[in-house]
Amino acid sequence: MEKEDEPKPESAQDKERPSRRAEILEQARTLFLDKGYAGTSMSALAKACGIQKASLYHHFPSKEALFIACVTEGYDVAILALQEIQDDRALTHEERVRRALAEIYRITIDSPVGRMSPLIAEVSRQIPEVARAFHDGFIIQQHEIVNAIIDAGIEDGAFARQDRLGMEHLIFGPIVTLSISRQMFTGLETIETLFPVAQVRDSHCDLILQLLRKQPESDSAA
Amino acid sequence: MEKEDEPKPESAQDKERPSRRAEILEQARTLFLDKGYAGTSMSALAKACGIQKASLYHHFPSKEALFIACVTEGYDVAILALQEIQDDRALTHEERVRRALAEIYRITIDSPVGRMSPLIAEVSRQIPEVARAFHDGFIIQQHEIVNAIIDAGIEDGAFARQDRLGMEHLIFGPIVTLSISRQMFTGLETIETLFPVAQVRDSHCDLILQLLRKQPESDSAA
DNA sequence: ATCAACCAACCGTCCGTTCGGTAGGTTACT
DNA sequence: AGTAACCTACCGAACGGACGGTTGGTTGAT
Repeated sequence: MEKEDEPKPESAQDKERPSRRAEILEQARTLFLDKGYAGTSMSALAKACGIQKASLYHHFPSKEALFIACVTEGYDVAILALQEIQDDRALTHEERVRRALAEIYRITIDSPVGRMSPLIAEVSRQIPEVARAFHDGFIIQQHEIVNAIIDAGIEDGAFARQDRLGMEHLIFGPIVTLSISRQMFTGLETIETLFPVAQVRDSHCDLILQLLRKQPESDSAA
Repeated sequence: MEKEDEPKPESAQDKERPSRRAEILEQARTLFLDKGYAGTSMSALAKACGIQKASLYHHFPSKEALFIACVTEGYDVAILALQEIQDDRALTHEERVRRALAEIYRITIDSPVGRMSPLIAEVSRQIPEVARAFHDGFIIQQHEIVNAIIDAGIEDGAFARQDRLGMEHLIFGPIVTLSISRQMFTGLETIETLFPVAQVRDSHCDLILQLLRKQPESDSAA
């Protein structure tokens, strides 16, 4: 069903080969996200790739190594769009916050990388390095960009200063939870009314901006 | 279907017993939360209980049934304390919100029930009924109580009206995400500085109350 | 005598992994 | 040009062990 848009596989065969290893990683990501680590067998992965199980061990020394490759690659591409929003000088501070939030919603809910939290939680005790890689390569990258965006607004006098830790959790918490909820309740037919992405995102954004906007000299002075 | 297949109303002696069945459920909850569903074997569970594997099948017909019992029991006790806070007429609206938030933090982070989200996400495709039970018995129970507490404040003129969907996610999102993050990053030695419960909780509470408080006639006049 | 509770042993299946081998292309030395 | 060696990519078959689940039998309190 997944068809590479390459009509001729032998065009410059040694330069651009998307084949096998990348294909294995892609299929593995799908399966791991769907069934979990222990629930995904090498046999099922081999079948999904259309090759023999033993062939997997030509590309990866073990199931654990394959999994680590799965969850430690691809973070940077998810971060790039966020950085572009951060660096876009044409935006107002409020608009930059809105764009950044929308991008984080997109990353967390639509991309495999964002949906990995339950998976990493599952294996974090067995393979602690994946938690470290996920945290350093993905979590703090996002947090730093959001903090920088807010700090720039504060320095320009557009935003009020709020507690940083609380704001981080107020921004990322609802997004992560919405993503996980949508995975938990995929079976429920009412999922789109219970957990509608666009509606939650817009409302979330409005409330965050309420907190960031400077209140018109109400009680800030003692 | 399994139900009361006990023709004798003899319920006098099974009131207070250490009850293997309860012990099995407790051990199973610990193992499932730690290793996931597929990662927990009936052998390992039997060993944790100090009994033979076959004995498990005396109490539960299958691994799946045992798991369902694990994740569909015990919600009500977690809800009770919340209801008491809701019904406590001696509290101010703000204080009631603070108490309720603190209780949700406690439930979600300290009790097994609250930490089940990744586990249920793992099996939601295989066993959809656990997702339904978790949602109906736990999620919406909490949401309804919180909404009722806020609505009471609005009716009394103590709180401003905010978008309900957004406020729900703003309240529960950070708590669920904090709980999952603390599970993901248990291995990291910096977890208490990265994800400190009390500090996040207090800051979260302050920000929520900022949104709920009526602003002093700034632009609320419609 | 009954019967819930428990146990030892086992079943067939699937697990992750390994081994030996095949096909085809590239290189290296005559 | 011939050919032997080597390399990557893959496959068929099998390994030992662990899996979920079953059986038949043994307790021990009632």
